[in-house]
Amino acid sequence: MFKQVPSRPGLVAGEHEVLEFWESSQAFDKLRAKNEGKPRWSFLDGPITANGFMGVHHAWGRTYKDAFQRYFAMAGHELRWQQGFDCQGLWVEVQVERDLGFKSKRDIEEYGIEEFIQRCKERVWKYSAIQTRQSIRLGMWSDWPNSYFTMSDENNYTIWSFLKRCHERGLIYKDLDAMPWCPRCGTGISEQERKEGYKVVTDTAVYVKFPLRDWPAESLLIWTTTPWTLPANVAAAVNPELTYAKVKVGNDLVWVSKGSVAKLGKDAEIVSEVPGSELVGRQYRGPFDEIPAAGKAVEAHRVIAWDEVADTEGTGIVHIAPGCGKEDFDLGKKEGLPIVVPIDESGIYFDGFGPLTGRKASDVADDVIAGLKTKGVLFKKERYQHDYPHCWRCGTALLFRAVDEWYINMGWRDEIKANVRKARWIPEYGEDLELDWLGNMGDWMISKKRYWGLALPIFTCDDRGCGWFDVIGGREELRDRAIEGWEQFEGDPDNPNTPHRPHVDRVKIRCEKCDGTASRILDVGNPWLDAGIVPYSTVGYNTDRDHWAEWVPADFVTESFPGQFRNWFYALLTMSTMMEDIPPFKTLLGYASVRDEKGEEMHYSKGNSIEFDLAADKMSADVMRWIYSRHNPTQNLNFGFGIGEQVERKVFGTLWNSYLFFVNYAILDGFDPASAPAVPVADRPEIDRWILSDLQLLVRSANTQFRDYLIFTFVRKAEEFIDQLSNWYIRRNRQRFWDPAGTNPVDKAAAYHTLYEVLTTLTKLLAPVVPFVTERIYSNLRLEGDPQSVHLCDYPVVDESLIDEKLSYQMRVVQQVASAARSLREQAAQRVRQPLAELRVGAASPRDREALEALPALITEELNVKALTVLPSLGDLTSYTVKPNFRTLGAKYGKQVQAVAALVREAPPEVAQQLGEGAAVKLGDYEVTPEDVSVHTVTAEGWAVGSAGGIQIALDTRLTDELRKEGLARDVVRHIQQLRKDSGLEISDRIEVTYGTDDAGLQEAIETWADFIAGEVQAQSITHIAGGNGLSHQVSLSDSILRFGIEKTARPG
RNA sequence: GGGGUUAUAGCUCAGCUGGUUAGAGCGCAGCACUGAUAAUGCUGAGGUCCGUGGUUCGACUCCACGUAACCCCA
Repeated sequence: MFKQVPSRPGLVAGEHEVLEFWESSQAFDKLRAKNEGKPRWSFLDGPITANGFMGVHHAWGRTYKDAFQRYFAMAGHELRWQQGFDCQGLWVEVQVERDLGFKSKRDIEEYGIEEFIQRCKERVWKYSAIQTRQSIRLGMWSDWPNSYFTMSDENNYTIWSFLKRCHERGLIYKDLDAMPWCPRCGTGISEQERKEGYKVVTDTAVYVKFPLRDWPAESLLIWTTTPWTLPANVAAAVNPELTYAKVKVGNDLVWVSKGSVAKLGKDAEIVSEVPGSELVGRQYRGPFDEIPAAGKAVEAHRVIAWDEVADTEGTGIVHIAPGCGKEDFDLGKKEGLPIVVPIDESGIYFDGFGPLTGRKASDVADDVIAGLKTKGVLFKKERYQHDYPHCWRCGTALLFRAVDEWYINMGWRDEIKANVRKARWIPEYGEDLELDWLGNMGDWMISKKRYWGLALPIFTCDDRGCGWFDVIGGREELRDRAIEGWEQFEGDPDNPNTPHRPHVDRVKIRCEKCDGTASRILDVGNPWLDAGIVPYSTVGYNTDRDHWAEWVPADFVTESFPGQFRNWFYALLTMSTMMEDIPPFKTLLGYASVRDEKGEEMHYSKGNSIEFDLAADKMSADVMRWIYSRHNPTQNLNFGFGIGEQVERKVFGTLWNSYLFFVNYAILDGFDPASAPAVPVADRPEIDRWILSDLQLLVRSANTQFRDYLIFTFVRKAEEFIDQLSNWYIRRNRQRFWDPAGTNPVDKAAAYHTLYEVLTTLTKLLAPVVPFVTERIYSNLRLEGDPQSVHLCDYPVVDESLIDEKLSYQMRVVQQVASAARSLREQAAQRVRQPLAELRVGAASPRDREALEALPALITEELNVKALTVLPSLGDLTSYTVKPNFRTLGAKYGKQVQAVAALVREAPPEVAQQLGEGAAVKLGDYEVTPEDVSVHTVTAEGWAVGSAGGIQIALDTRLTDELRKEGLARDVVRHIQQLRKDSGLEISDRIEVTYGTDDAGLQEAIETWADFIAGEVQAQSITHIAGGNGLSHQVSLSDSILRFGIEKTARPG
């Protein structure tokens, strides 16, 4: 019938077996076939960046993705089962450059863009394959051969159509942007990269005079550490809140902030003071106004207000060159200043910069300073040490440059916001975060001067003066409008080139303004465009609109919160709003970050990150999945092997042992669920109906929470259930399964059926969360005719008729009393093996009395007491004090509750006695029932007295001779059992026992209880040998010594 | 400066729609139970539930203000 089960779960090895089983049985394909044509449930996968191995943080989201997909599949839905890979972008380029040992864009150009793109594609293929293998290892089911790649033609062309729609609404434009720039690599540096490359360096800082136009004797004094930017100066900024001083130093009259005066030397003398706001608007002459490139800047030179200007560094007057700094650029934009861009990609001055033209910006500092001196505007110079950003790759000092970039005007953000509000965000504050981002963000910069990415379909007239540009919406349009280069782009028509650089760059179209030739801008696209289009590109928007409409908006997406509000979520919402003005998803579940076990961020450099493969091989995928699933997604998750061991022990060990117990005894007993006599649930004992009722509550919770997309409460309830199953249901029912004499076959069948039902249902309930271990348990428990895999079963649906809230309540009461009584034993120093005469319970509430009377055996057996007496009160054993129960009183009396409560507290002893014994009383004008109070007790002689949840319990601690003997007999049993176990005997082995002792009392106890002992330890004989010399084992029992030994006998025929 | 999240035991976290006696796990100390269990149970120590005010008969829970930490934007 059932196969023998190893005593330890061996999770990792078991998972590999299950993977082979899924493969060989084609279980996934069968699941798809089973659900074809059923109601659709649409999941949209956020693409994983195919640029490395998976980390354990990826496994969190992928656990959710898989668990929800599996749930909805088991619950009878058709799914798309498609996962995706994010392929294009600088992150891939950087790795490929590293592999090839490249240091700059020039290295790439020399290597050849076509080859370089090919290397990027190969890297994506390599890592998407690795990530697929790793995802399968995690237990993910998906249509892997049909995974989507954002570098696909379809994806890229669908983005083109999005961009064209933007352009048709006039939203695409070009503008300058200032960014940190590495002149050696010839590339812009992102903010993130910039943070990595700071170095302390010493530069020459200069104080430069900017003579005021209307007061030529006076100058603004500015200070800068980058003299090379002075030829690009446009304005000077002061803080309108600060006080500025006109200072006489030698022959000079200069303006500085009051806090800077000390820097000008000892003979500096303040002539007058004005607030910074009064300087705003004054015009000045710049130090390089004579060069042609200064152009419009000359007329624009004036003082502007900027509240970021500080008194502590420099002179409190800041030289502003919008072409050479990020802040300067933004400020210039705000003030409408002209922009002077002095240097090219390699940091070399453009034409129009006089003697500087053609020279490297990094080399000219001394010459610029010399020039200033000649012109008489150099006030002083000094060496200055500061933290300055350098290229993180090659270490070159960064410059700032204004470059042409392409943007989408986001003035239509309110349309996107409306779609944000149509979706459900979990947690709810996600909606506010997204709306906040949409409200604050600037226009979307979509261009990047790189190679591996979306070829932006923007074509500009080759005649720079013309200014015409257009956006191409797809491959066909490009073919139709191409005037040259189409053939080179297409390449082999049977195996055409992908729309990437460099091939696509060869296509030219006609300028519709000047009839000239227009070329594609060489920029590639922002990678979030790639990921944002997937609800359109992967679901056949361009090829089968009806199919698309069946799957979009997706029912569900889930990704990590940090960052995605301005990345994937933003791109999805923006693009979907532009395409069809719909939200791309109905529900979004966001989750926080994975931390290490101590709560610190994981970093490779810190050595505390954990690779996915290692975690899977060490703690098993199921344990990982459980850790993720039981966690509140809004909280950061502390992940590590210690937590894994805990979960493995507590959850998987306990579940496995329950399963092991069932199988062991079912094999021993020959129990077959299919042929064993059926026992209607109504005819089964309370404890069976209780566990079945709790099981149904768990079924209800599972379905509710999976459909609500928040499963951690369900998973925690499952933990609780597993604990109750093992440590209460099975523990309290062991003897029902072990009944070799066959005294009560119906009761035994009821127990087996119940445990079987619980295990099979629980297995299905947990299958979406932990697909491996459930598959193993199921495969052994399944019957002829059951589906081959647990994942092909229907998800359990709650059977409300089996839910018995009253029974649940009763069991809670029993467990509470049992727990409190164990505590009394502890206080009375009476170990459980020692039987006691009586447990007396005083429960004022009829409900509680009923509970205890319904389930007395659970208490007497669990606590090893001969009798349980249930009374309304403990009578003489106790005196009462009563306390108000606000929950019931508050409901009954509302505002008067405090008055009633006071009366309860002050109730005289006889009234407390009445309440304690279960009678309702009248206090003042108020009726008070026993339910309205909690009763507390005081102890009595010979009894240990305590309480649990308003129930009084008293344990008779007086030992009689009989009880002592029985206790000793139990001790003997325990020791023999331990020896059996240590000797490696099977449960069913028979033994012969010999013993000896000098203690007449002990011998008498053993003789009195010989039958009992023999039955418990499977002994065929118990023989006394006087003194017991020569017996192998010796233990001390109470005050005497017991020697004993056992011998295995031949198995009975 | 704007927005968001969090604040509960030594650590990590639960705590549903308000009920006066706030829980779990880990860790520490002691004890018990065990022929499914490398499991488990009991006991002990450990809390002004961040602060202040308000609503309420009653606030860890709801509201307002504040403090601190983290995140996003500027």
